[in-house]
Amino acid sequence: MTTDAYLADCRARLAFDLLSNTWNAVLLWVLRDGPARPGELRERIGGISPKVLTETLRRLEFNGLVERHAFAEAPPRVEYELTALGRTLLGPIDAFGAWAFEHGDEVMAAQDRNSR
Amino acid sequence: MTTDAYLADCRARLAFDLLSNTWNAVLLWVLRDGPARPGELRERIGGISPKVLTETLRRLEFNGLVERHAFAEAPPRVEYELTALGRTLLGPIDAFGAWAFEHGDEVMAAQDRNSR
DNA sequence: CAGAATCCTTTACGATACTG
DNA sequence: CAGTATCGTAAAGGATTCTG
Repeated sequence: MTTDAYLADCRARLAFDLLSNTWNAVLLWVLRDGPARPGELRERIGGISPKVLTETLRRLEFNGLVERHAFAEAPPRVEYELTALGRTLLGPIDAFGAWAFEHGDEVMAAQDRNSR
Repeated sequence: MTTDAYLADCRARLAFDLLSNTWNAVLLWVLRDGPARPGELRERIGGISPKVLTETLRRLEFNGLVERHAFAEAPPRVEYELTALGRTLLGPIDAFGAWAFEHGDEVMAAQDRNSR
């Protein structure tokens, strides 16, 4: 597979787009252990506003990676869960996570070196 | 580019940040086959402006993923090359590319379904 | 509690022209 | 050819408030 062919394939562009924002991968990451409520997600992530959280979850839902479950209760309860398709993304995401665990300090060292 | 202690594992967050923009992953990808000149990169990618190309390469260099080699010639010649650290990122990127080939159509199907 | 509605700031990105 | 300088637009993200 040549570089050109890879880039020409719109599925590859699609894949890059899925990671090309701040929160998509993070959300998938924190949903890995099972369904969770928005408040819980906000707690786990920290620093994400309600608006952006909703936007991101809606985007993931639109792409078929996450499912939204609303329960008719009071107070309202909502849960988000990875779809089967979404779970298949955990593998590649783990690859990044493993890389970060192994090489993260090298990146930070480079940033440090280049800041002086 | 916040790598604060928001997430439990901040190195994972660092990895996500490295890919959370349009061109970082693409640039690393097109550099996988060896050193290349900016003009060549622009050709391979298509649709990236000179300004953004430079910005992205500088960012990758700052993070220690890419090295810049300038030759004292006329006309000027410059080559960019993955560092050893940068090459270690090709594995995870490949994992994601493979995922795209396997599941990309499912994502597009979901988008289609949710557009109606 | 979920999340919609506002308002605001930042920045990513693009187009173009210019310099060494 | 590499890279900078400007200008402009669009989108992302954040803070806050309000409502069912």
